[in-house]
Amino acid sequence: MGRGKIEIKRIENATNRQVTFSKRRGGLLKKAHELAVLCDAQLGVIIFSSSGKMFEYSSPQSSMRHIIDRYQKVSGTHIQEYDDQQVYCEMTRMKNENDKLQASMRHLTGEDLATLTMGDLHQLEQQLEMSVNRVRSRKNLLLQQQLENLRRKLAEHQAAMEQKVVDQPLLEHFGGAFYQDEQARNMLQLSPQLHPFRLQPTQPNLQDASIQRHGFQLW
Amino acid sequence: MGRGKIEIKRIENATNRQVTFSKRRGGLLKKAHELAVLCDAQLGVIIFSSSGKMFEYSSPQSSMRHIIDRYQKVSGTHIQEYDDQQVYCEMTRMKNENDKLQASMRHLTGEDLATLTMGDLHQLEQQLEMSVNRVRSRKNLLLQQQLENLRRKLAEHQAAMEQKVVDQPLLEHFGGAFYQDEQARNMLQLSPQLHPFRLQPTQPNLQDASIQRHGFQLW
DNA sequence: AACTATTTATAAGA
DNA sequence: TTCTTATAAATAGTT
Repeated sequence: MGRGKIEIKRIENATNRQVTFSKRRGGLLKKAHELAVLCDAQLGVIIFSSSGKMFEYSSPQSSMRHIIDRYQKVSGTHIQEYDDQQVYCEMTRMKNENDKLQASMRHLTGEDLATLTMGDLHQLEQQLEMSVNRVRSRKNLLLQQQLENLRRKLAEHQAAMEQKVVDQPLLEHFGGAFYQDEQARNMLQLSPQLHPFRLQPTQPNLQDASIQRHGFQLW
Repeated sequence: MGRGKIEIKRIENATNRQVTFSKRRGGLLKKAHELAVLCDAQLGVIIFSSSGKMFEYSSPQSSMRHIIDRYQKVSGTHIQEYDDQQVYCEMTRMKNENDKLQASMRHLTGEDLATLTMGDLHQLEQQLEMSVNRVRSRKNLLLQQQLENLRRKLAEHQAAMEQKVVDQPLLEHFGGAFYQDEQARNMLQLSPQLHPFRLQPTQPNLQDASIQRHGFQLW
């Protein structure tokens, strides 16, 4: 129910996921309330976001504790300590996965090559060459798009000049779009870009404390 | 959302109330599931109809017991809750870090460039070029070392031949070391290496289930 | 249970 | 984050 249909699977983009969580959490709690009131039902909803924040709803005239107690009576489950063993397993697994990712990353950044064999190095070189090629292709695509943009604007401008032979300043006609095309021109000359590069511009917390604590740094 | 708008208050007609309960219950549980999946949240829903029937939902990978238990720890009905909260925090932090690493990795392998700006691409290209250069340097170093090894062995051999003019088989004198130097010769001719490359030869389970589950794959 | 006219939720974009 | 808006989804009343 939005501008497009979405598949029900984990949203990979973290920002997007957070926004959707916020919206849908509100929707869910509202509907829970409506159900409770309209149908005189007793209900409780507990939500933990992936970042660990908790949200809850419990129907009027009943506390969450009430609902949980009733649940346990009906289902026969009694609260025990949740399985510490399981949690530690999961922790260990994640830590492991993390270590591996970081090691792979160091290889891709050429930081930790001492443990690799000649064969490993050979394949790594090929992978990196492929990556560079992909990046260059993407850059070219962007440049072409920006060029095309420029051409279209120029054509429009010329058409405008022919139609109304009016004394109108160029920049005013082009509006704000001109600046972007200036950028495109500069790109063509391969002037060194000074934008600070972040691997994930949409997730500005890449270099937060937790990562630095693990000694990981890309640049 | 229907033929007419309704006020959110108890539906007096019992039949009507039951029908609406049934419809909206389904809707609520569906939305609960979507929220859990889309946003990677942990959540539980408990519903008692006015006639006393119970319905429940709990997000994948977590039982209602876990959720209730966690709820009680957060809401402060337990004593040893503090440690467990910390554990959850740590888990969440790691999950996050993992997501970021995987995204960075996809950039370094050139798989997910659509979100990057021209400036990002430029810096990424430079990083990759630096990586390739490092890998090549390392390869060269290894080759030189192996060559040096070869030279030294040959010199030793000649010295041995001059000292004891004995009829001793060549291979026996060199022992197992010879095979290694054969490899070095092949390297010099840049024959294609067919060793299956692993980013972490010391941790052969790089591509284990836990990583594949996250949809991550390097090659 | 089905069917729809409407209302509501929300995805994407600003 | 908050607002807007086009669309998808839910559902109230009906058959």
